[in-house]
Amino acid sequence: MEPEPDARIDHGAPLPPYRQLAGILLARIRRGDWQPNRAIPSEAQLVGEYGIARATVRRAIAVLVDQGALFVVPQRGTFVKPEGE
Amino acid sequence: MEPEPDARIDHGAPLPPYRQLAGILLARIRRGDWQPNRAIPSEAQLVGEYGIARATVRRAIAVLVDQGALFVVPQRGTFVKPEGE
DNA sequence: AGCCATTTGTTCGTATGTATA
DNA sequence: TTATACATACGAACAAATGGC
Repeated sequence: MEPEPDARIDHGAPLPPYRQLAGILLARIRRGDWQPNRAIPSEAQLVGEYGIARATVRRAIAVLVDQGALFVVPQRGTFVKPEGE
Repeated sequence: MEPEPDARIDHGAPLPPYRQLAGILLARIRRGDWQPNRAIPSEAQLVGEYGIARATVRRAIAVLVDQGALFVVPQRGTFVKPEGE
């Protein structure tokens, strides 16, 4: 069973939704919701959980990939990057 | 022999293709192109017949499953749901 | 048993158009 | 005008299960 989201996207907030989601996901990674080398929920699942568009989810993921927190394997999923790699 | 499609998808129409297809398929069901508990064409066949992407076909089917007009059996096919069930 | 074609399920990649702030 | 977001669509690849041979 996947842990439940602990925060929601606020479309009225100054921070755009994609940055909000990036922050939320990073917090969940650090909290250990998903272990290193394990997949986070699929883009479609995140769309459903946070009620935002897939393009927005992808953008948030791109931020975390840039930061080295996640890596994507095409047709497989998005995974938590092990530390120091 | 399968009945031939009677309508085509119009990508320029205001109604999106997946809704157009849902309407077309529903009309064909009601007309009796396929009997209750019988399979409609496979996703791949509908892709070929209507010239649209599989994801679009699946979305149209999802609409009709939601409406209770069809039911899906994984690895077997998509079937016309008998009335009053 | 093994092989193979069929079929639905899932996932990311990419593109377009529209709307809004 | 630009940035952001949403909706929709097509593409590609693979998984898993079924059924025939």
